[in-house]
Amino acid sequence: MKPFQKDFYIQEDKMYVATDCVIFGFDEGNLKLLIFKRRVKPLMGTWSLIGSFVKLDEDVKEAAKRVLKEITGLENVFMEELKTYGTTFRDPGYRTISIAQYALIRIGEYDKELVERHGAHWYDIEDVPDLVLEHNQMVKDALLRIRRKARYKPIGFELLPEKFTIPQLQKLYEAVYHKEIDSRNFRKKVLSLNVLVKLDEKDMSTSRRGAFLYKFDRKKYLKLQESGFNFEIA
Amino acid sequence: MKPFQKDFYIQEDKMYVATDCVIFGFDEGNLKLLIFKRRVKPLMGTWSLIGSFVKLDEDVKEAAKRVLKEITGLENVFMEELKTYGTTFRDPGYRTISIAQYALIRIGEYDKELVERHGAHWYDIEDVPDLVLEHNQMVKDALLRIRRKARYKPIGFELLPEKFTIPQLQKLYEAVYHKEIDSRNFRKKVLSLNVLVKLDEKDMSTSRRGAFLYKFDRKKYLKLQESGFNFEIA
DNA sequence: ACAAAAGTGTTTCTAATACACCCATGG
DNA sequence: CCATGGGTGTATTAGAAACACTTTTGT
Repeated sequence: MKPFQKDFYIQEDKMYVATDCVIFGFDEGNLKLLIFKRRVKPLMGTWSLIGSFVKLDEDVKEAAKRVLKEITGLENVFMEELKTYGTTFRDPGYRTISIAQYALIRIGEYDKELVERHGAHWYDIEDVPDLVLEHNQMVKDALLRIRRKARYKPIGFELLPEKFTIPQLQKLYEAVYHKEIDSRNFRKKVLSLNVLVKLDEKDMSTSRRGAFLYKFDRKKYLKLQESGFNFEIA
Repeated sequence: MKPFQKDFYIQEDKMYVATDCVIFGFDEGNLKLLIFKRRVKPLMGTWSLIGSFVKLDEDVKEAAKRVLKEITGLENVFMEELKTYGTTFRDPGYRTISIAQYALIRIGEYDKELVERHGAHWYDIEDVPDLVLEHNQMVKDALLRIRRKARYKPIGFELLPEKFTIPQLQKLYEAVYHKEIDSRNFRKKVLSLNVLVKLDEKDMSTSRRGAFLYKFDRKKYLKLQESGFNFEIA
């Protein structure tokens, strides 16, 4: 394949561009990270984020989504660029610039069989082992990013199932910010934003009484944004 | 030069990595952008951000600082990665991923002669012409970024001279957020943060009475950060 | 003496925080 | 009937926003 007729920049240096993905999940009150064993030389076999080289005729995000689907079976996942990591000799294999992404997935929905087959594992975020290159830094940076971002964008909902309870949502925020939140104030604030729809169903799995399920209403949220209102939780 | 002994990834695709810099300045109450005429084919001669290809043995930020110095004479400038722009066929010259940066410079300090010699110009931010590739998008994104960032980091001071007055600072925030701010509330808030040092000097250039000059105290700011306090202006 | 920008205080209102009890249910 | 997590209301406090006049000084 020859996507470009002519190379206008032939006197400049070419290098590899890769993308690595910090994949977050949320389960049983804990933030989790999906990592796997590196499949290419050098450093083959060490723990690593999921990543890939970017092909000449492929967008960076496309590449990231490709590997994410390959390993989890998931498509249409929330994913956003974090930043690039590409100091000169970071990668002993050759000059490679990695564009890190972070993704938020609903941990109940991924393809377990696929994940296992690729040697991938979910790790508690507090508990991540040493990763290849500066992937630990990427994780750290990604966590800071979602902490900041979750204050003004409703990204938390990307980690929960479609239907969730208020206590679940609270546990998520508690895990992200690593601190306890007063449940009365939390509920008050979340509901006052008016972006949740209460359903007639209850989740009976965590208490005898059951907790009402809610859905995030994207349309209401967009209206809220338009009106200049400031979305802010926790 | 041959910075790498061996290329482990030879079966993958190599491409160009560039960096473009959204350079902001602040003058006479207006946010300004430094742009210049593109010096390489294709699209030579069209308005463009200042940028460069990244060399094999050069960090991305290094490359950005190199061109910034080349054109403005400035070093030690505030610069931060914005995000990457690298869709497949965005650059007709060849597949190129650009890592956009934004820089904040003190507009009084750059080397005017150098800037002119490179055909660079300061444009009012409201008034930027059509730029090459998706550089207009980069400018837009950078502006959004500094708007968000200025709420919790003291980046505004990077755009002002070492010594500045409160009214000047206010005008800067007014330009960034494009709205008027009540001067009493602004002054109260800024001073309550306790990161400014009042000097014994006055700036007499804008009024008969003169306005006291202040300096931003980075040490006080760091202490503020440590104490978990939330820096927030405007 | 006046024009023009710098500087100063108080009141009002809104939103964050702190805090304790009742509810519903399955076992 | 009781243990467990779900759900509700109020008082206090802190900070944001609104608002108008006095000061200084070169001309």
